[in-house]
Parts: sequence; C-alpha cells; structure tokens
Amino acid sequence: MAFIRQLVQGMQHVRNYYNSDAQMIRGGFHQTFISRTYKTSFLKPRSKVEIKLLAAKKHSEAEKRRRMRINGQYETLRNILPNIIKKDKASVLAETIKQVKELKKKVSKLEQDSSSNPSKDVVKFPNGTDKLNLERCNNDEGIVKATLSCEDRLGLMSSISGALEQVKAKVVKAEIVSVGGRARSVLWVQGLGNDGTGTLKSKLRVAMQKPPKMQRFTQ
Amino acid sequence: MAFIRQLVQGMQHVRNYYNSDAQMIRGGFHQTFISRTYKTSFLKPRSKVEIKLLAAKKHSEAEKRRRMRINGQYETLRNILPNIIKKDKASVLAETIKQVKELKKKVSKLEQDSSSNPSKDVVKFPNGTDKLNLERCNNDEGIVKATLSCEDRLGLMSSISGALEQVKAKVVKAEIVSVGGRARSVLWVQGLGNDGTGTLKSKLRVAMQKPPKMQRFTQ
DNA sequence: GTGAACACGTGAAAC
DNA sequence: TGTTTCACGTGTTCA
Repeated sequence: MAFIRQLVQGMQHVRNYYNSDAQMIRGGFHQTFISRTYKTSFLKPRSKVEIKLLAAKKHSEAEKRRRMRINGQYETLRNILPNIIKKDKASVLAETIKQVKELKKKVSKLEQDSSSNPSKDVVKFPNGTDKLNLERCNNDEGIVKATLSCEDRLGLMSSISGALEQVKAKVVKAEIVSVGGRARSVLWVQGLGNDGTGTLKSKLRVAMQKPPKMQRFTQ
Repeated sequence: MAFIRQLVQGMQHVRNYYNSDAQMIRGGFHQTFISRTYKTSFLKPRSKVEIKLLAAKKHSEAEKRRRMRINGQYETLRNILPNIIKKDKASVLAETIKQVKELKKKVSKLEQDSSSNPSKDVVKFPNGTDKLNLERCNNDEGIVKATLSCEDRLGLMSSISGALEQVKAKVVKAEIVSVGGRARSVLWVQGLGNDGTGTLKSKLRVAMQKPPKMQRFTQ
C-alpha cells in the first residue's frame, strides 16, 4: 500500500531530520545495508529508499530556500513601508497595496500639477517666433490663460495691460520672463464674456506689435 | 507511541478528506461507535478522536482561508503593478519593492519640484502681512529668489525695478499676483555680488513701503 | 529527470 | 481558553 510506504519514509525522515548531509543520512541505516554498497561506491547513495530520502531532503531544502527568499522580501517591505502596525504577512501585503495605490495617485496628481504648471510654460518656449494663444482654464471656469511671446520692448507691459483694460478683464495672476530681448508672458485673465476671448486676442496681438514709444505709465 | 496515533488520525483524515462537515466525518466511523454516542447527543462529536479530527479540520480550513487571503493580495498586487513579467510570488514581491522605491523617489522629487515651484509660493500666502525674503536658489547658483508681499499700489513695480536697477541686478524671471489689493511677487534675480543680497534687500524694503505717487515709467 | 513553484495539512508558538 | 500566524516537509505540476 502506497500510504504505508510513505509512512515508513516519513519515519525515516523524522529520525534523520537533523542530519545535514548525505553521509549522516547513510549513517542512520543498518550496517548490513551499508556494507553491501560499500565496495561499489563510497559515498553515492544506492538503494531506492536512500535515493528517495536524498530527494526529499533536497526538496525540503530547496523549499526552505524559497521560503527564506520570500520572507526576506517581506522583511524589506516591512522596513520600506512607513506606518506598519501589524507586521504579519497579510497586513504587510495589505499595507503595501494601500501604499502603492496612494503613491500612484500622488504621483499622477503631482505630475498633472507640474504639467499644468505655469512656470513650465514660461520656460518651455525660448524661441524667437511671436506667439499668442488664449485658452480656457480647465481647472477654473471663467479664467482664460493668455500665453504670449514676442520681442521685449519699452512699454510692452503697458500696452498689454491697456489691451486688458479695454475688454474690462482683470489679471488675477501673471508670469513674465524676459530673456535675450524676448519676452514671454502668461496671464490668467478673469471677467471675459463669451465673446470677449476673441476681442482680447486681437487687442493683445495689436499690443504685442505696437512700436515702442515712451508712454505715461499709470498702473 | 505518539507517532502511531498521529498516523491513525492522519489516515482517518485522509479518508474523510473531502467530507465537508461534522456529520460526514461521523459517517466515516464504525456504526458501533456511533450508536454508543447516538442517544446522548445527536450531532455533537464526543470521542477524543472525533474532537481531534474536527479540530484538525477546523485548523486546516482556517489555514486555507489564510492562504487564500494572502494569495488574493498577491493577485491584486499583480494587477496593480505594471510591467510584471514573471508572476510568481517572489517576483511579484521583488517587483513591488522596486516599484515602491521608485514611486517614493518620484514623489519626493516631484514634491521638491513643487515646493521650489514659484506658483505655489505665490499662491501660498494670501495674508495681509508684509513680507520680504531673499534666498539663494539651490538649483541655479548665482540666482537669488526674492519673495515679497505687500500692499498693491500705483507704481509698485516701478519702485521695485528701480531698486533692482540700483544694485545692477537683472530679473531673469518674475511672477506677480495681485489679489484684493495685496500684491505678491517672486523675482529671480541674477548678477548680485556677494554683498549685493543685503543691499538689494534693504532697497526692496524701501521700495515696498514707498508711498504711492505718479512716476515717469521707464522700463 | 531536474528544478522551480505552489497548495496542502500539521505542530508549535503568540496572544 | 481558542484563535491566528508561522515554518515545515511533502505531493504535485509545469517547463
């Protein structure tokens, strides 16, 4: 009966549990058996039982290595993750999942922030071609972002604010950078009507191209 | 011998392995045994063997639940993480560790970016107290970031640019926001000497507090 | 026929 | 007390 065979192996195995190599295992068997195989091969196991035992030992050792590998990774997870209260495997995994999700959300949020980050816009185009672009902010309804780059000159800002005044728009925020004679501005404009966008755009285009001249400055 | 007892239990257990409740297990025993306990209690197990078997069953089932719980979390990890090639437990854990580290690094990097992000600075303090702060940029050597918030007024920007002119500094970038009569500006200033920072600071303080008056604007 | 990976049941320890 | 968690050795399957 197969089951009995397993039991015998199991008992042998238990008896030799703490032996750590093939010689020790062999030492656990009857002397008569050993002497039968002694002359043909000194250390190599011969009998089917021996082979099975060695295989079992190898198997359990491999399994132990696998367990240790996995447990080591649990340990590093425990060290990496903050706010670990319970440190059993299931909790570690649960906390890991939670943290990964949070981190992912955080990253996507931060990446979106930095992509909609005005400073990046300003830095983005240091080229010499004139540009004018108006777009509705997707974050804030009613706010229009005007991006313009042109030659920097005396009174440019006055011209621009004049254009804004004409359409009764209010600048709630502005970023201006002037590099190498080129100016780039990003204006967040509030209070434009539905048709105000087109009007502002044309007025801004004029302001950008207005020839330089001395002006009375009234902010 | 304790070992034999376990074996018997083990065989019983194996025989009843696929039964799913106490009644089925009881059905696996001799009829004589059942009739002995039949009158006193209909369904509750009586003998020590039965109790042990039930305990073993409960134990193995609990262990199975635990395994399933953990494996479910492995599965969610496999779904959450991108770029999973090998999906065995060790690889999943390894990949998880890697991803967590990467995400952490990414987050700290992005958070640093956004903390040195001028827009955030501008938005950060909408309060009514005057402030003036100069600090060296840790990204760009030689660039000083001047952050100032004060009452908005006619000619404020002229005063500030006048102060900058006096120390022969150049503004490479500026962010200005005016809300509710308060102005907040962040200026990135280049070309300051070692002692220029202090000088600029005092000049800026004067410019901020200068009483409003009409001025000739020369940008 | 090896090695790797997994699920399983079980003894032991923690609480 | 019983419940929970872990390590272990084993059987099995897959490449």
